[in-house]
Amino acid sequence: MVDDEPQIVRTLRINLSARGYSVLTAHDGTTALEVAAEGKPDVVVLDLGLPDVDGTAVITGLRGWTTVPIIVLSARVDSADKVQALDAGADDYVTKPFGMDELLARLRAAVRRSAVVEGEDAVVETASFTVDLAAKKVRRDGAEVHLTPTEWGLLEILARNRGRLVAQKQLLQDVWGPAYEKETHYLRVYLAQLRRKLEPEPAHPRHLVTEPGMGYRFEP
Amino acid sequence: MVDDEPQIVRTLRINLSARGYSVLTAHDGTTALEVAAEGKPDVVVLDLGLPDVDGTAVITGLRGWTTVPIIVLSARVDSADKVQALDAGADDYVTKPFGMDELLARLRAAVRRSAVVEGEDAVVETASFTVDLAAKKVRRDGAEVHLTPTEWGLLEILARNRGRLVAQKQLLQDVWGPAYEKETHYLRVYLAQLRRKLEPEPAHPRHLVTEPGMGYRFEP
DNA sequence: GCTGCGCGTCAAGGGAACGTCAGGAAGTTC
DNA sequence: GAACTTCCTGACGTTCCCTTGACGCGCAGC
Repeated sequence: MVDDEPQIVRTLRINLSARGYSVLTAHDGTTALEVAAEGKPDVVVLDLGLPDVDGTAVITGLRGWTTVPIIVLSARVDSADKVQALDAGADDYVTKPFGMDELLARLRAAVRRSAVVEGEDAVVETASFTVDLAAKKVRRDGAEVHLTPTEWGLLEILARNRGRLVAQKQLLQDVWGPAYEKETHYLRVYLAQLRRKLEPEPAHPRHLVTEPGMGYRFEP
Repeated sequence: MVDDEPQIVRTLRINLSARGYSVLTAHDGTTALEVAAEGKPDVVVLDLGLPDVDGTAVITGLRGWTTVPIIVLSARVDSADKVQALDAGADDYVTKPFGMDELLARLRAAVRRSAVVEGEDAVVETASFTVDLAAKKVRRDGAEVHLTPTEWGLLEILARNRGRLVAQKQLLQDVWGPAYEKETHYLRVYLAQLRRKLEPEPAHPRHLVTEPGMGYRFEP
């Protein structure tokens, strides 16, 4: 929730919290980008009139690394503003003043849409183990396998991109953060641990495959 | 495009056609569902005020079998209508009268969103092998072919420019870097390797074609 | 015919990337 | 504060890939 007017932030926070959303707030564009990168929100509500940077710049900044739904709030009724924001990558545009129930409906629509994308096959199965993305659990031969947070983070990204090659850089950025994109040694250590826990023959991995020089691939 | 007012349908048809969209129209809810089932549109623009059935019923009917983006048009400004339509499964709600450029921007936003979901099968096929650009995978006779990073880099550029001639200089710059634009020997070595892995008769390439003195061409 | 040029093919060496093991630091739990 | 977990780091052996050179072929120009 990004807005520079405290009372709007407050009203929205109350309404959204009451409905079970957990809300992160920012009052300008710079902190908005930081908070978003930190908190990985499921949906962004963004006021265009921010004190520091232009609202569309925030949209562009977000779109650089995420496809999270962005709902723009704005007092400007000029359609050129709408076009600009939508083409920058916003998903929806609501003009102030707005009804709370309308905003909530648009929020539900935005979340529902992205849930379709993510919610496909929350359970990934292989010949020797299963990964339950929603429950964050891994089973092998019926028994549950315990993974550390880092191990799970790695496995989750690979499982969500099953079949596709995931670049080392992306794995490092998503699990450890942007500053660690060169620490490929971490990947080797943790991939070895995952293989030891999950693969029938850790020395000859069938599901957690290395593509030398490029990255790793999860083969179901 | 579903609307019972002929002039709106006409205006939209002209505007959309001029921008390269192909437009299917219906003037009531029943035919709308038929036309949609028949024509499998990429996005639906739906007026709520239809002569036969309620607009939300059309949304529900569509949502039974498709996740196609639905943009609702309506003269009703009452926010209860918006909430109802959005919760029924609509993706966006535009109030009449609306600016054409705004609607077009919302259309682009809707199409862009769904393109992200579908766009995961960027696959280039030839008679003897297939290249999956997104997964970075190459298959030949059903079996997966392993490529090294350099081989893949080369093939990717050629596949993305399939049918077009790609200059040696461009290949060398894109794969090896600007300093290597004279190392044409690299190209010969790696093209030979790709042909050996992918072509039925490596000595007589059909898909990875040399244009002597100029460059190479990927022929699907 | 001979020579130079561009292209294709093959193989080998060196270096980069990878897998593995183990130990220590930091934080958690009881 | 002891036991435990988790993460990071270093060392070493192995695997894989890029580069490079040598050679053959076809073609055009001298």
